[in-house]
Amino acid sequence: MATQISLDDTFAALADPTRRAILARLLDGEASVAELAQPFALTVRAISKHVGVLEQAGLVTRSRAAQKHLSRIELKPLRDIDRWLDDYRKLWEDRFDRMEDLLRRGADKKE
Amino acid sequence: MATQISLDDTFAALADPTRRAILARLLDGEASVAELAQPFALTVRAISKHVGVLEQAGLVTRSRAAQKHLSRIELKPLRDIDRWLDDYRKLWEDRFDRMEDLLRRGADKKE
DNA sequence: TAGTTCTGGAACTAAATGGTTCTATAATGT
DNA sequence: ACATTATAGAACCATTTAGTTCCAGAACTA
Repeated sequence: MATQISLDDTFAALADPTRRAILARLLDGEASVAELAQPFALTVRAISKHVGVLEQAGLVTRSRAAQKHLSRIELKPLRDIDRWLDDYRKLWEDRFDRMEDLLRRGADKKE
Repeated sequence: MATQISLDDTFAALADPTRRAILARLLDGEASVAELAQPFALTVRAISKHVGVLEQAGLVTRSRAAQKHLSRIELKPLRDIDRWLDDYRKLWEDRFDRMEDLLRRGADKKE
């Protein structure tokens, strides 16, 4: 029954670059907190808290295999955001907007 | 030149239900702060601040026509989120995941 | 049994957030 | 010139957030 996650929580969880990086890392498969912490200049505890936030937002589930609690990415909240975007997507899929998009892609090569 | 908006700011701006409601409202066209404030049990000033946050996140631009500063929705940051989702979308577009999706849609009739 | 590893709880801090009220300013209507 | 309307700035407050450090417990390893 998944306790119904709010868009509020999902968006808030994604508003942090560390958490987005963790999520990206989890695309490569499950990982322990220690493993997730490795690339960052942060305490393991800090990462543990970030994973906690992701878990609260339903973006991650954990299975404790021995003392290594493995984190796994969950897609449902992301699909919810995708669906939320639908109303706006309609607008930018207009022919007119598409031209603007092409122009901007050209101009935004940086980043 | 639009000062390059970060995903951080965009996600943070969208993490508030009031701000998402304002954005949805702006799908129907431009509006003044006073107009935007009307549906909410909040001070006009509070709404003004919310619009400020949306503006900072590049989701809204304003044109001051007389004393009515009209807010207008901007789609670019939303398209950026859409593109950010691409990596994850790949996963849930797998045949296997699609089955799970159908099951969940059935189970999530509530909300 | 004793030591090591992995993680979460508790307590703390600094900064950001969402809200308020009150005031100032700028443009419009009379 | 004066009152009205629409908005932003400033100051303030309570709550949340992201981080730290230190400690405790659970599970392997020897």
